Amino acid sequence: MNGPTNPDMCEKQCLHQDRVDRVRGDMLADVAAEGLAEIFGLLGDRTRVRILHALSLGELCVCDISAVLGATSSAVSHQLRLLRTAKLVRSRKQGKMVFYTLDDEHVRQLFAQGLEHVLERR
Amino acid sequence: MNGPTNPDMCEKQCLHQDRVDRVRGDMLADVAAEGLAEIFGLLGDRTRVRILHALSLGELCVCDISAVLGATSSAVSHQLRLLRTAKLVRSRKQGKMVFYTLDDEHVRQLFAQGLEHVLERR
DNA sequence: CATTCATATGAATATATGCTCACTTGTTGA
DNA sequence: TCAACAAGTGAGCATATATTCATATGAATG
Repeated sequence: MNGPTNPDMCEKQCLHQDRVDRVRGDMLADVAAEGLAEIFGLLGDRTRVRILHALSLGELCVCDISAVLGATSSAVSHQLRLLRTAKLVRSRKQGKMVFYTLDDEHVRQLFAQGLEHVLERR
Repeated sequence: MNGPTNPDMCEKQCLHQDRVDRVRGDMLADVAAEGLAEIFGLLGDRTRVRILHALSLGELCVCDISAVLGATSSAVSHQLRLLRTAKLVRSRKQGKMVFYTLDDEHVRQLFAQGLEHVLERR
C-alpha cells in the first residue's frame, strides 16, 4: 500500500547515495550478520560467560559447574544445552555424570579480546 | 557461602571439591563477567551487528544507516543510543544531521575474530 | 515567524529469554 | 528389582529487549 517509501526512512534529502551504495555493496551477507549476532548473543549472558570461563580452566561436570556458579543444576543444564548446540562446549559421559569442556578455540580468543576491552575502557 | 542446601545443586556425591575450589579461586570477578556479558550482548543483535559493520566501512549519518539496513530511522536511533552509551560509536553533529563512526578498535578485532568463527564452523 | 526535515525519545506492544518447578531418563549399586 | 542420584527437559512465569507509533527537539530555509 505504502510502497517502498517510508516516512520514517528519510528518503528526502540527507541520503548520501554514493556512500550508501558503496556500503551496501560491502555489507555482510545476511547469514554472516545472523551468525555473528548468534555467537555474540551466546556470549552475552552473565551465566554463560561464567560457565565458559569456568570450563576454560578445566573439565567440569554439571554438578561442579553448579557449585562454582552457585546456580541450580537445572539452570546450568539449560544453558549448557545452548552452548552444546552451538558447539562451543563438548560433553563426555562417564557413569551418571557428564563432563564438559570448551570445544572452540575462538571462544578463548574472543574472551581475551573482550576482557581487554572491559579492562581498558575508562 | 551457599546458604541453605538446594536439592537441585547435587551436593551429595558428584562434587569434585578440589577442582571446584581451584576453579572458584580463578573465576572472573563479578564485574568482569558482567562487563563481558554486556559488551557481547551489545554485539549479539542482528541490527546492531549490521550497524557496526556499516560504520566499520566509513562514517554515516542516521539516515544513511537506515537506508543501508532498510530499517526505520527511529529503530536505528534507538540502537545507536545503546552503542553510544557503551562508547562503541561516536557521533558528530553537522547541521541537522548526525554522523556516526566506530569508536572502539576492539570492536573491529572482535568482529574479525567472530567472523572467523562463523566461517570456520563446520 | 512558519515550515520542513533529521534525529531523538517515551510509551506501548510483541517477542525473546532465563529461571524455577516438576518430572523424566539413564546409570550405579544395594 | 529397586532406590538414589546426576543430568536433561517441558511448561509456566517474570523480566528484558527490539520495534513501532506518536511526538519532541533543534537546525536550516523560505
